[in-house]
Amino acid sequence: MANEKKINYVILGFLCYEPLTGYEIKKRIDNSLSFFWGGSYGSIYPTLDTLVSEGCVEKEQETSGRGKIIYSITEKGRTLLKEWLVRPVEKDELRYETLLKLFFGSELGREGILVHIQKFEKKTRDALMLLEMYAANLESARPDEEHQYYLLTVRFGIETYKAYLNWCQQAKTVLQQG
Amino acid sequence: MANEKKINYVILGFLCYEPLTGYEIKKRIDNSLSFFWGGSYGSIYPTLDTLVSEGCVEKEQETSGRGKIIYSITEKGRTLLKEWLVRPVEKDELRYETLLKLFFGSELGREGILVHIQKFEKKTRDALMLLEMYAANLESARPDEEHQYYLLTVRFGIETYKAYLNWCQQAKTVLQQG
DNA sequence: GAAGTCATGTAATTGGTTACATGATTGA
DNA sequence: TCAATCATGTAACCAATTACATGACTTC
Repeated sequence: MANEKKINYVILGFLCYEPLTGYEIKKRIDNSLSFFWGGSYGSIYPTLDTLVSEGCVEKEQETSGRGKIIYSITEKGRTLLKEWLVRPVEKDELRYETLLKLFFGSELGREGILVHIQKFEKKTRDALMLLEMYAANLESARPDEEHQYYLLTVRFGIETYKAYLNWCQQAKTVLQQG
Repeated sequence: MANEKKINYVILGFLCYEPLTGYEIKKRIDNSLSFFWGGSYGSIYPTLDTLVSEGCVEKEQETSGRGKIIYSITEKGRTLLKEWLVRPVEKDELRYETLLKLFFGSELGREGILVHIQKFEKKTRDALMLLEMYAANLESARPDEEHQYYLLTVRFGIETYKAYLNWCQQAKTVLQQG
């Protein structure tokens, strides 16, 4: 109960803005949620089926072209989403293998740990650059409500990644001076 | 393959320092890893069995008292741990439901989002205070290698949580001024 | 003697990924 | 024509949690 599946709400959330295919939903997730949430076809398509059977989503197949299946949200779906949105957050979870390896660092030694930190630093730097691009784009676009919330999540990522980089510097100094 | 189970290594990691019971391993996880890793009895006990049958860990039952089962690491176990430690990190993952709700904030509205942010802020502040206590303790203790790595993970948490709090301020300002 | 912690475990469930299979459309 | 992308799905697998069951020891 405490760990209700969330992919439902991700789907409903995106369908709130516009009708989409399963494929497009996956892209939306990858593009705008990926640094704090995920979702695979193996969870998206079956969930779309369930949502249809529950009357939260409607499907319509294009007669022309590729015959894409386009899903749109119903009133019931919208209500379900809102009910979830007002409920308190159940879990915010960080699972960093880098930290796990670092924690047991005395078994690996300085050199090895430094390698992990350098990779982490690079990964973070790349991710930060991407988010900064997103932020710039969102800021230059005409500000509407949707974008405002999107931008806030992006800023969260930016602040967090900057803190990571800052920490990387500290950690490298500590490890190098012994 | 990409997603090998990690609880093995968590257990081996703690057993590297000293022999422990399953119950104690759980406590170690809760006390020192909880902000970036988890583990339940339902995964610890069965994994201990497998590790024993693979010869990575040895069990010994106390004859006196409660008859606790004390596990200790073998050479094979130590080797396995080291092999994992040198391998590159596979996944660092952040899953923040708070950000998910925020992202779909236009469906909930400012007020509701502010509630989530305030709760997030409080939770973060509490966690930060705890980590700062840990850091103070670790710093005042005689510095050895193990503690150095432990301290680095704690500092990571501290930097990160400070960034979160900083972001909370920004976000509240943005939302309140409209 | 009651509450709390120490201590070990199992069964059921589950949310989710990975890998595979298939094929249409588009653009170089 | 060939590669890339668009597009939909399924089957197998899996790590892990939750909830439950049991009972001994300690401390007030």
